[in-house]
Amino acid sequence: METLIEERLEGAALEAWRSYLQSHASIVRVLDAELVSEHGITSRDYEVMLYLAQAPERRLAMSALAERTRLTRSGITRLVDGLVAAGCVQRVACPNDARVSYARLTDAGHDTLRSAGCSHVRSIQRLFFEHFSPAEVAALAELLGRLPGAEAGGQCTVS
Amino acid sequence: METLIEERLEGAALEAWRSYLQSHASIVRVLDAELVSEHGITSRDYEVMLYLAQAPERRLAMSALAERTRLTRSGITRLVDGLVAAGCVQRVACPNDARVSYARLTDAGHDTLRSAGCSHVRSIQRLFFEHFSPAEVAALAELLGRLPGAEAGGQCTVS
DNA sequence: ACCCATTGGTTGCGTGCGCAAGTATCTCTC
DNA sequence: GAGAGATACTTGCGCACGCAACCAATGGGT
Repeated sequence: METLIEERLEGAALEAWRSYLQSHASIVRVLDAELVSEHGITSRDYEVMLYLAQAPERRLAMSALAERTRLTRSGITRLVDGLVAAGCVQRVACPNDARVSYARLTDAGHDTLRSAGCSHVRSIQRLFFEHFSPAEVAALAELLGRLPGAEAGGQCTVS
Repeated sequence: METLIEERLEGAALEAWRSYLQSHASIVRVLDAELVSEHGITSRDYEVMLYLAQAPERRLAMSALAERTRLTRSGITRLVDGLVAAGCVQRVACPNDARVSYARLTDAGHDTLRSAGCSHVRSIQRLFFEHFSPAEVAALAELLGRLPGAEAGGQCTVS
């Protein structure tokens, strides 16, 4: 034994990787707890509604949502089910292709998003951005942007 | 609507945050799939066994594991249950305090860890480190280390 | 016109894990 | 030395989500 495999990762590297994993777990847990207790939505719900709010006509196909959120198709099917039940989203059939169904943000959903967003953004500031200068944020954006899954567009292949 | 709340996050900031979230989701999913298919363990299993391997006498109290992994106590109880069933870990009572029970890495567990570690570390290199120079890794370690939950020790409590 | 490969979406099933409650043990105080 | 409260762990329950299987629609090739 002696040489445990992790020793191939030098000190700084291991620290970077560990901080990456652990900070993510901690921050996401706190954000989620806050959203749930204060607005009754999960951070996934919030994320989906935000993507919808930014999309043209406030609607996106299910697959497009899956790509952006990194959930599977079945995952967003059920997530959107919940948002529909809550009245935040409605499903709209696509006239050109009967296979696709859009999720469209309702006005009620948009209101929910705005009211939740205020405290949510403040929490993200407190948990994440507050620890960095503007220049450091820019550096982080550049570095993290190189990682797989972080491609700027997020949409891709809308064909 | 006009000013959607997210617009308070400037461009670079939003990019940093989005890349942080999305890269994590993508990388973890890939790592997990590889570990499961090639070695039959999850990345959580791996993480726990690694902490045990690095601990004195290859054992840690359940609570200590919970802190390091950012799982709840009930989470590691069941995770360790699985590792015990797989023969990778055994529970050891603490002689000084009958409340605590240690999880101790068995020789079999250590073997599993080593064989999985080889390909796992390579995957982490490929998915994470390969995208950065050594100096950039050091910078990342420093920046990410400031985030809540990333304290070197492993204990935190973001509350 | 038909077949077949591809794509979009939903459903069945299993699992991981958090929360809250329960149990056992320790420690402090009177 | 008898509670009262803290601490370590486990258990009951429920939900979120991935995987695989499935159906429906589309589109290209012959």
